[in-house]
Amino acid sequence: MAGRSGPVRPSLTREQVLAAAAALVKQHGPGALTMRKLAAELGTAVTSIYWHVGNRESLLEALVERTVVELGAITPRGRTPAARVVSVARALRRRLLDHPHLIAMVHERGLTERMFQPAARALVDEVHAAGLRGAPAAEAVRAVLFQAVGFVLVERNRARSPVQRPGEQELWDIQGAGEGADDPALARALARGPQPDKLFTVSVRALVDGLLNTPPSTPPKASPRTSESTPPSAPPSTPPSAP
Amino acid sequence: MAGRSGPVRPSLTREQVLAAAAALVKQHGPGALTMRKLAAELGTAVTSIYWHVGNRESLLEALVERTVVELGAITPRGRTPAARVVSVARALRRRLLDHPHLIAMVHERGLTERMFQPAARALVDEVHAAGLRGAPAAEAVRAVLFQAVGFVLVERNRARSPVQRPGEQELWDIQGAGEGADDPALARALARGPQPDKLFTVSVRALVDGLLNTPPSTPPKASPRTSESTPPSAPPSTPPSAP
DNA sequence: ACCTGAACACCGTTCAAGT
DNA sequence: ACCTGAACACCGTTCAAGT
Repeated sequence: MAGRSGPVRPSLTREQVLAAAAALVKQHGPGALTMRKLAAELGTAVTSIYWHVGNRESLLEALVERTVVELGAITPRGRTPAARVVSVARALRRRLLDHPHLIAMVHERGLTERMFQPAARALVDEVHAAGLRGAPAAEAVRAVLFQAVGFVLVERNRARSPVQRPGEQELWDIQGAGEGADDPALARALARGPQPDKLFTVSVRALVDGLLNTPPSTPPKASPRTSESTPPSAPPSTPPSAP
Repeated sequence: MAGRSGPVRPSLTREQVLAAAAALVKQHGPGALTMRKLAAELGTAVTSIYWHVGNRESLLEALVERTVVELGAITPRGRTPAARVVSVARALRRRLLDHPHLIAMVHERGLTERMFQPAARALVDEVHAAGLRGAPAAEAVRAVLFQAVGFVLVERNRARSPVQRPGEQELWDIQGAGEGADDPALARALARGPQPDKLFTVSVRALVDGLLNTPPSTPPKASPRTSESTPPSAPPSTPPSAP
């Protein structure tokens, strides 16, 4: 009936397979993606899927790759380089938290570095603006990346199993009764569990301060010059491209 | 022959099962631990194992718990509180790196917090010595813990897949050719890949400096009360036991 | 109290065969 | 070029039955 003059509907597309798989993963995590369920969902034989995507692992890889691309670039916000670095870290965290399964999948496949890319580009500019160059600059960039991604990994992990085993409560009560008993406010704060948003911001801020204020083994005073292009520790070669 | 007057050898012990399982995991990771292989290794029927340990998941849980306990306490080293905090972080990282599979297993089971415990206890003392109290102190402790564990997670992940997908090399070459082209040393450093040991130390040091020097939004001079036990940034309370 | 084999309900993947 | 069912080699787990 409906126009049979050509291969109008190729029946099953690689696109369709990816879409259906993405839906399954989004709902119940990658563990729930089984080739047989996927086939059922699509109304085809299991083996058809293999023709389109090779096998389960490359299917998952394709999904990860696609999602990573979707995350897109990161544009820093704020006035000082330090503030802008912090904003990049926070944006990165936001993106990762928005795709709860993605981070585990990327992690399991060793693609963490791949996911760094957009943020890394942004960070390079900022540490430059802060006056760092060369290897120390690279170190600062990586320190922030490791910090942000590592934090989210720990954070996500915590969220995954809300019931802590020995009961965080008790653990810190015991602690409170021991040598550190003179600081009940601390014991309470630890027992309450972390406030990830705040903790993240505080951590990154502290790290960035430490990194930018201390060009390894040189005086900490960053000079207040702040012409628009290259303020503090007077980088030698900030030449060409226009502001 | 050898004394048969009692249940000398109960044939199969929970201990034996755990030991054999631990061996399998140690060699090829938790993925390699299959109930059937384990049974073969032990020379028993698969179902006997179930009698002793319940099922695969609780078997793994027991393994994790046991290993976490083995890790033991952490004793800070160094003169200033900052240095001692850094030493705790480094000790924690060492332990985690020594049990490469453990960290993934703990992570997957949401027991990260559990693993924090020994290091956390040590850190509480140190931030106290640095003059922090209450909630900010708790925040500092957690910031360091998240930093250390997160770092190792990222680091381990990287080690697991030495071949990076888009080729870190190329990625940073392109970057080098773009806007950041004026800093070839940085491009080279990034393309070379991180030196985890150094990066970790630098990161933690920066974080700790940032945390201990800046009690969030209050004048940096700590020690309002602190009676005899806590002057600001001198290590005061090196407590009871011998020097 | 401890061990067993058989059986169930799942997997991912391959292959020869269809159109 | 695309789809198919049958089959293989694995899983974890349960159960009724042995001693």
